[in-house]
Amino acid sequence: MARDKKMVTAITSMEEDFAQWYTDICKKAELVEYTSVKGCMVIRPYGYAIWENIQRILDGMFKATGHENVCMPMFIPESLLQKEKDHVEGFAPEVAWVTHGGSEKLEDRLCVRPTSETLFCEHYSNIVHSYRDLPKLYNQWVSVVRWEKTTRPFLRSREFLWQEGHTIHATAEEAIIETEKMLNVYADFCENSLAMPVVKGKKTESDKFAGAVSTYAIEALMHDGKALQAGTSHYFGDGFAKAFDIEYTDKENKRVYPHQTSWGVTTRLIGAVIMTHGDDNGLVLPPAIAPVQAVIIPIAQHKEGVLDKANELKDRLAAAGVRVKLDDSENSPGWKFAEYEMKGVPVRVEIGPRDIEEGNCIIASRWNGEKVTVSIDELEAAVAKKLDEAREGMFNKALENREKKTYSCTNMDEIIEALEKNGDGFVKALWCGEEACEDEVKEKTGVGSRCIPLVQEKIAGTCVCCGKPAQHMVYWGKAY
RNA sequence: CGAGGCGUAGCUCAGUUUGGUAGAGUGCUUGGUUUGGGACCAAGAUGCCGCAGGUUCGAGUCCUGUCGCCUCGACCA
Repeated sequence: MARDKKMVTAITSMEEDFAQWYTDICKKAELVEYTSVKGCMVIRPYGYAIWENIQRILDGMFKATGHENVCMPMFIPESLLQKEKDHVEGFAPEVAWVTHGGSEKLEDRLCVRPTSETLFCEHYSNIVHSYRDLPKLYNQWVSVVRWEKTTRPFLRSREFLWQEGHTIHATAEEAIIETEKMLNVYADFCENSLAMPVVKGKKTESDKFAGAVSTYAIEALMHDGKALQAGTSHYFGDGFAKAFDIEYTDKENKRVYPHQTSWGVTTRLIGAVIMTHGDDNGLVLPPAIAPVQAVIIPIAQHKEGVLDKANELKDRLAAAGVRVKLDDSENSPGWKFAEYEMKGVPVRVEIGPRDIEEGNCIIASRWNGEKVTVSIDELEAAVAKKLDEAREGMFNKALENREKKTYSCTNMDEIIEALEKNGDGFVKALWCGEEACEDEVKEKTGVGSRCIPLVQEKIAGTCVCCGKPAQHMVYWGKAY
């Protein structure tokens, strides 16, 4: 039975103010707390548990594709950062510097890593000598610092947690395969574990990572119609190798440059989950990353046998591999319902005297609000079924929202009209490949190029802006 | 970094116009009654009024500066 009444007044509604709604969820679901340093937030236990689940699943996927974890230092000497021209130009505006060690001024000041390409390159130049040393498939889970001007929890903070994969290969072909493989790993993770549909694509020249030959990204559409880059994978060619003097001897005894990649996802994924699945009652978590997958709420818990039965249900679900919590606090059942809805717990199990007498319990699903009565005997199977349904239902709901907000357009007026009429969303339109047109589209319609999707569609034959023959179909949108 | 808004109890906010004993709701603590959608009664604790200067007999209130947060732009994972 779907609820038609809004039970929680504690957060701002999505329609009223989406940005405020987002901030409210971050605070009220106890994901983050602000600190005295702008853009640096405390990720609280509940928020961090989500990140740990993301980490665990992704790390397994990285290991399964042959990667090893390493850990680089957090400081980069300025002289090292300077070695690759595009790279330093891209990141210089947003790096934080360490200028003093104790009371002494540093000769070569140290940048707090905004990303670690340069450190990996320096390291590779020391350990890669022969084709037998290749490939190196490395990853690290660390935090990085980028001195952003505008900050928001998870979406853009000055320090954020991420993983950065850095690989080095004998050939360009091998590196390109790696770049695409990791993009697919990210897309699979988002769709299967986060229940979040993504568009896989390539960034335009102007939108590439600083120093990359090509940048791939997965783009997701949030509930308010704005696009969010959820992950990136870069192919570097041999540019970094040349800048950092990484050479190896190949089978023909020739000195050649290896080819590199890097790829990353961040705690921004948590922001993506909030804005993809959340509703006016709070967070809605996909079961795979939910710290608590099922919460048991005893009703009239002071009555004989209720808590014993609730504990029994908890033990059975835990034994079945469900992350389960029993809330036997003194709060009223209604308070608990609202609390765990705010926190996005996928499944709620209600157990009270009436149920015990009948041999039943009630299972409520967070994502669609449905309540069903099931026999206690079938508890494990019923909960497992509801968790499966949640992933699938959430994915389909998000996909439906994205399709509803995706507009195919053949000229500028159509773009403006579609956005005005239907609100923000993805615009699919053809592009000639000229940066001038890319800029003009953004200036005139407000949407920038998000990516050139790997799966191309024939919409028209000419550029949406200049009318010349088109090269690519592009997804455009307003970005977070 | 530009434009606007806001900083007072854990939270949401009133009080600032016109300077004169620091307020409400909610939450918290204790006791009791309740318990199938944010329960009720009673008693209690809680404040460098963002920070630093200044004006004044006296500043939450006026002046200057500064820091932070939110919104909208530009830049970005």
